[in-house]
Amino acid sequence: MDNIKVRTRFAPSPTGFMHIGNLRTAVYTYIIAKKYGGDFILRIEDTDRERYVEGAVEKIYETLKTCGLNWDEGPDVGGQFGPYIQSERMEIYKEYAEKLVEMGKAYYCFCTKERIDALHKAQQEAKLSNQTYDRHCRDLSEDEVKRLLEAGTPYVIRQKMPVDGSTTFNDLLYGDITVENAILDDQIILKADGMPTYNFANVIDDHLMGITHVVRGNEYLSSTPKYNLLYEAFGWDVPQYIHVEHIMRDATHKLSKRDGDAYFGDFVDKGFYVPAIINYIALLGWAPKGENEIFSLDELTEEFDINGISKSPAVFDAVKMTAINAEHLRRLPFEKFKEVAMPYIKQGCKRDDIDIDVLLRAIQPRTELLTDLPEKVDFIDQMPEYSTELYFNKKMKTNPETSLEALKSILPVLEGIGDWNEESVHKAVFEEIERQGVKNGFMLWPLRTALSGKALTPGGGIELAAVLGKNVTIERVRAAIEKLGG
RNA sequence: GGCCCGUUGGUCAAGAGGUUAAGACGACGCCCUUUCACGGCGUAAUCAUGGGUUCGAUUCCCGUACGGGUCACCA
Repeated sequence: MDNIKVRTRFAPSPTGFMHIGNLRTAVYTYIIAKKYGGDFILRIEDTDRERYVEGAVEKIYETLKTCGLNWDEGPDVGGQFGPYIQSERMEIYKEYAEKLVEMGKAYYCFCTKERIDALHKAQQEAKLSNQTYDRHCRDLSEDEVKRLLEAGTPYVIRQKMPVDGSTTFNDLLYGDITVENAILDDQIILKADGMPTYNFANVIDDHLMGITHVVRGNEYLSSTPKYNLLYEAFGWDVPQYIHVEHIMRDATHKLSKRDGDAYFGDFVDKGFYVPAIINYIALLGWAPKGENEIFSLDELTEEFDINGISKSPAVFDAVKMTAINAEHLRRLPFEKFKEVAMPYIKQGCKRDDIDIDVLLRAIQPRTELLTDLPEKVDFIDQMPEYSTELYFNKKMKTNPETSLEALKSILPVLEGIGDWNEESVHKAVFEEIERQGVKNGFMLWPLRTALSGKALTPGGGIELAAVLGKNVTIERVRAAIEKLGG
């Protein structure tokens, strides 16, 4: 990272929605580039026609954008190493695959799929420890290859693995990892349909695009030696690898789509605020140096340290994520919270003659999920049915009888307030509390109940009165007095 | 099964030979309070296991157990 510019890439396949584990990889990838003043590249790996999902590419763009993971080069913004969509780079892969054949590091294989399937089946039945391709075509004569090619026989190109020795690669987190070459399969690099396999296209593109740091899921750890052999065959520099562990549902299962909370969109739907989602998933598998855990993407970039990435899988915890979400919401500047919360508040409250700012201020510290909002404010439009049991409060020493008394005494006070706002209501009510020599709660518990009909409300009696306005407040206090038999 | 990787409280985790083994979420308790919440204070709870190495191992080495990954014309 000293002199060369860091270049990282996020290379998703357009096969559906954005998995949260995938998104976390994108976050780390983005952060590592930005942390060192480098570039973050987006590349679409669509070499699998079978699994291609219509609209998935757009979904990738959309998700990355809403998360603030802006790419410096990519399919839509361009860049000097394009195209950034693999299906548009077909000739490149073919050319390099053939070059590898010429160099004697790869070979044409004419085995039919049926033969390979039968081979695998036999190997499985024989319980062979090493179930790799039997290298049937590895030593075909040049003439034979030429003849089959000219006859138009379908073929794939396979990488020629060394038969002995070992290969060592370095991962920034795991250190050196060595494997015996004997266990390495002569993997296919160019498929019969002319498309490159992931492993091959990846190496070619990462090299051609000048990628310096490859950040990817742990599932690639085992195939990394093959990558390195490819780089070596071409005489290219190997990038720095950073393999990150999976996010788990529990100790033994990965987070999967069956859990209903594996995709980015699931969390947005559940009322999570996007920066909080990013914050939480970044914390799953990475720990900051200090004690603060609440970060924006920029702060995360500032704080990030590759060495802090965990080597063991992390179990996803929705409870903690919710706490992080609540904290993000609480820390939002008032205007920003208003912007974020209003759509949800409007779902539960259509009324527009209320003091919305008082409501927002009261509700902001009490909001864990944005989707909690509609239910929290639904009493504003209409008083819910409620039981007079709500007037009982042990600590405040209130009950329906004392509440009736309290409400009767406060009604004329409320009626006498001219300029209705939080401050004036507060002043008037507290003057009455003082005059009567009662506890605050003696008066305020009943008022809050009379105005909301709920056990849990966004704010106390004074705040609710301020939010609802004079007319509604008085109307509701009168209705409560009546309900209590007054 | 072969190979690779991992294992600190319920969860995320710090710690890198000598620590009272951080912190956060959660739980529980107390305080504050105009309910709930917020905020404040506090309590309980962790080094998978057996052997080494060492004056001393959570920390280093080996084995075991457990878990994960991988062995595709998927990425």
